[in-house]
Amino acid sequence: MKLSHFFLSTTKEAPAEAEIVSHQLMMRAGMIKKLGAGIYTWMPLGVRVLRKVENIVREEMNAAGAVELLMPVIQPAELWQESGRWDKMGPEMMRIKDRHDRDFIVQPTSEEVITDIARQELRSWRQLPKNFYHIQTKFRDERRPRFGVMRSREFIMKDAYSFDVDKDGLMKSYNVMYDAYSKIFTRLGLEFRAVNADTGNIGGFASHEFQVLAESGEDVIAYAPDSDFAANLEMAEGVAPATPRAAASKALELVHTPGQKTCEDVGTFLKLPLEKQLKAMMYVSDSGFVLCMLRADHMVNEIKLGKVPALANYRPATPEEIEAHLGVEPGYCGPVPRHALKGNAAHPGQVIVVADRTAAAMADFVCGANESGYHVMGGNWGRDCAEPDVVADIRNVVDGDASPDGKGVLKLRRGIEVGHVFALGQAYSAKLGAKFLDKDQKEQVMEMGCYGIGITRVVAAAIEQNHDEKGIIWPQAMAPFAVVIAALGYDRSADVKAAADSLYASLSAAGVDVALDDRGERPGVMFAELELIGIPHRVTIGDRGLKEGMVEYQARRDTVATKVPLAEIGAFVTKALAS
RNA sequence: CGGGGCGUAGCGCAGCCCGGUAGCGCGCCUGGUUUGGGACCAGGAUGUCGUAGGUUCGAAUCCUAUCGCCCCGACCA
Repeated sequence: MKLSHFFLSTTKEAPAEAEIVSHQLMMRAGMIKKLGAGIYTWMPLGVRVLRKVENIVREEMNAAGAVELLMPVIQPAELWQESGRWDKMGPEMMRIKDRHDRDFIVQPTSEEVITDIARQELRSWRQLPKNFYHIQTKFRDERRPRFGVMRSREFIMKDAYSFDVDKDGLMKSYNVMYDAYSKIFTRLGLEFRAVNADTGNIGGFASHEFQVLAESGEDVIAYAPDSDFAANLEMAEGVAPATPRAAASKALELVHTPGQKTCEDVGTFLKLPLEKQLKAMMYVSDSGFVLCMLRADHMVNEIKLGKVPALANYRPATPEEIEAHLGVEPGYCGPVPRHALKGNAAHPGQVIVVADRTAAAMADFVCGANESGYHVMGGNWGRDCAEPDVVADIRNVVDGDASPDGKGVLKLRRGIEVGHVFALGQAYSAKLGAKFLDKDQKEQVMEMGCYGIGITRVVAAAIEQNHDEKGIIWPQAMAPFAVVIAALGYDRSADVKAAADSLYASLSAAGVDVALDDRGERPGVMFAELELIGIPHRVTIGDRGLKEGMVEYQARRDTVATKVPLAEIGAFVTKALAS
């Protein structure tokens, strides 16, 4: 591609609305243009990157035995009513009407349509397993689109759907997709982790998210550098401390802490670290009033809470409920009953005490005294209050926690979810009646899996992970051009033109994805633009070097250029591309 | 959908408080000089000040409504 025939439009400044670096750089590089909130035009430069990603995804999906088709963006409401999602989906799903006033949706995903195809086309066990996929535009009317194409309303997704005769088959299909995803993100040159994810409310029984590691990511993942353990924050188990609870060594003591309502306040006031304090969280669940105790520096995890039987259908307690059950305002709550201190009555109402594993292993702790303006010091489970009714993992893991697999400690990093594999089971196939006849001529419901990759998001995630102060640094596999020839003075030097044209012709003939910058721009402008748009390999040809028969090669990450004889540059570039 | 903020030239912004002929930088156009790190000189074009009402002799500026966009907030590729 000659850049004089291409279309580049870069800017020095990013629009004020672009918050994160990938959005800023994509706007500055002229890859995308905003048309509305969460709606973007992909400009020529951006489309080249998009196609590179798509092609790699397509190749690996095909290699994994999936079959490509293309389902419509606009889908009739009936199918979605049949699956129940017409009512379930809420305003995130875009609904439209045609001229006959019939209801349609703009697809946010395609389980319904593919299951409809499966129930019509797949009638026999002999046709299974099957995996269909497409790469298609999606629309999700996000509550808050942001970060450019990272979280846009319209986006491009590769979604695949597998159909199997039984759960064993499904897990085989699932693992094939898991492996294919690993290959895809490896080929794309991204640093990523496959993390165990919550299967949530859809039902399913296995789920992994593929997270590109980047500081700006919206997800937090926990992983063990010493093993292959990696999980979403809500799935990473907070294991019990390795050492058992220490014996009580201090007497229970009531301390006056007027106005010290937060753990931070109390810690400062008593000159004690947060690790010595218990904090209380009050909830009301189907079981009644629940007092949850955590070490003060830990954060409660709401998804884990919901999995504790005593907290079924929980909600935060109101100040009135707290007063009624503990006889004290929030800020001074704890598990130690008042009678242990002052001979008062025990908790007036039934209270279930749920302690986090770490909290349950603490001794000589500080906590609220259930008396306004007072805390206790030297509190001990079993001695000053009952042992917790329930000990459970209810907190977010933190950096340095022991890994649940027993191998080393956890580290936390932020990630961008670019892919998700999900063993669905029969959730859709049962509802829509996707059945087949098995070997014994019995009708069976198919086992489904679904597998998504956010193609447009991958592009943004790659930039988040690969950039510097000058601009984007594309992994070679997804660069808009693999190599660019920067011809200095192409418009006025016959020597430069001849050398550049010749190299361009030979690289093109060799199948290299090469761009020739023949625009005759001033060198400063040219270099700045080529670095901004992130071409990974650059050959600079100028009169100065040609006099000595030399040109220069510089990889995007190199700090200095390498002089290469003109006669050898073709081979040099080919070698650089291969390494 | 709650809370906060912003709409002025293609982009980044000033002007608004205190009504009185709409400005700056980048970009764009013309000519010239330049040409290995976003050039310089000279000249030039570009706005119904988001939209609709209202107040006023007069509104970018004050008032009302409305639309759009951005940021913070309970899991989405």
